[in-house]
Amino acid sequence: MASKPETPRADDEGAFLAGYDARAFERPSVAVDVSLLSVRDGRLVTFLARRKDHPHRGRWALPGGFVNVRESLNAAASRVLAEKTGVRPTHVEQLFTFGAVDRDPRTRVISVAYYALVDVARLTAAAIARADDVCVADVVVPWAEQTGGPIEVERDGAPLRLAFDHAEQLGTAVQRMREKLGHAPIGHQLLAEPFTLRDLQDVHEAVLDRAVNKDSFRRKVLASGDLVATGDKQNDVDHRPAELYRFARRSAV
Amino acid sequence: MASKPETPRADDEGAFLAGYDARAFERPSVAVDVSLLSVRDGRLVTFLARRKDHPHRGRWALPGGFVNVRESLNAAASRVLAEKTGVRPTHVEQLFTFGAVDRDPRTRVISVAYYALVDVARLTAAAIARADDVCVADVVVPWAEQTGGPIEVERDGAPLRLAFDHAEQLGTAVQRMREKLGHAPIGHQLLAEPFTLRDLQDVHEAVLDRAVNKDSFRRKVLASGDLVATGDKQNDVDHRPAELYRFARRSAV
DNA sequence: TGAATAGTGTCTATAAGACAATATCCC
DNA sequence: GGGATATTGTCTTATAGACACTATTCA
Repeated sequence: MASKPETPRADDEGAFLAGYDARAFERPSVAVDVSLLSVRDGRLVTFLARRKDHPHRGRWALPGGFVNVRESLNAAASRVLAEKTGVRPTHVEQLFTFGAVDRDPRTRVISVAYYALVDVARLTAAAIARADDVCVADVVVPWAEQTGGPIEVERDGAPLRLAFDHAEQLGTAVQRMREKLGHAPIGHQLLAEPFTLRDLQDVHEAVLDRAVNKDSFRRKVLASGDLVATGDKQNDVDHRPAELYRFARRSAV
Repeated sequence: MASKPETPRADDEGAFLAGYDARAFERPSVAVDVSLLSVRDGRLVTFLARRKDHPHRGRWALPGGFVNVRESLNAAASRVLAEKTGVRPTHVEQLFTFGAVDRDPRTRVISVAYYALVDVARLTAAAIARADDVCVADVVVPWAEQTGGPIEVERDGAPLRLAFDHAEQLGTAVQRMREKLGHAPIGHQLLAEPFTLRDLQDVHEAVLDRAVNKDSFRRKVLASGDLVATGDKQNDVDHRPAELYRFARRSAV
């Protein structure tokens, strides 16, 4: 029990809490890091910022920051994302907590990894609005299906060095996305509405990094009830225009 | 590309780290809590200890403890489990991190939830060896399939009050187990070897809380290659004895 | 009209579930 | 032999994939 605080005894809980010394023990810092992902031109992309400070100065990092003592983890993730990217995605989800002792050379930092999904127009707009050493990098997944492991990032075909364990964090995010797409065939928040079934299929193929059967995909996604047809069709295409869809706002059943 | 320093900073990373003050910010405590689960008489069970100290004195809690600054999260989970239960399961896996601001009335405590699976003989032996206010409680899941949410625990049919957010943590553990069993039809470490296909099916039904198709289950599990027949058969049963199996030790491919 | 992609109908292969028939133990 | 459960084989049904065919737009 090396690290367990020795608790003062008191007869009732109120007195106990009044006498509790929250500063008695050395404790780690807790941070959140967010993998903000989208799909651009059939490829997964993510938002990165170049580090201006030590440690890992000059490397590329996920949007991240320390958790305030009076703020929940989810709130910290949303705050950090808003501060560093200006984007407020509808879906921000906790992934995994990285706690290797030496993952940050400054001091012990435990990082709660999150991922967030956004359509590519909002992602690129966010990056353009902050020209200051941020980029939307291509995600290169060096493993198939659900294997897992660190991923790599590139800009214009040139590899970028990631800071800390952010390659592992992005790998976990991609793995989670693939799991989710396998279960529920929906391109969670990666598409701007309205979209065609082909757009949705392209997103799935980009995330899964493999071809999906068109007929089966259409059947599944239409049968799922997750999409509603708008009645409108594409225009400005030089072929038969496709039906446009939106995600169904499902009432809480 | 090089950014302009806005504040004085050391030129090299070594000097920066030497001057870093790890105590500059108020920070949360970090704990691990482990849902140690097994199956007894067709029902999920978990190991609980009655709290002797405030807060939540008298309520039942998962084995848990604070993370040492020089120990990884996984190491903390294994250590806590060994200290509080004496059990060293082969599979201990991180689940989710609970970070509500008020989840612990003492101070801000962020808890990294783990789950561990063990066969019921080892679990009950561990509980008997520590008669001191520990128990193996029945897990009652008030939701179906993958719905999720807090679960309840009972001893001899009487409900037990859980401390902190441990009902939610156990709920997350059950949800994860159901996901895993759906993918890979294997009773991860919940059975002592050797076992029959019926034993394995009973474990699945206990975890999933629904009947599974016997024929289909046999086909899937035998085709998976995860089991090897021992060549032995049950004895001491008053019917045709079943083949005994072990889990295949798969070579790392 | 032709190029291109959207959308439909149907066949086949595979997996899951139902169920009957047989096997093997203890009593 | 009778009771009980294991194990095997076959049939039916649901689903995914393959593929041919029709539809609709613009150039």
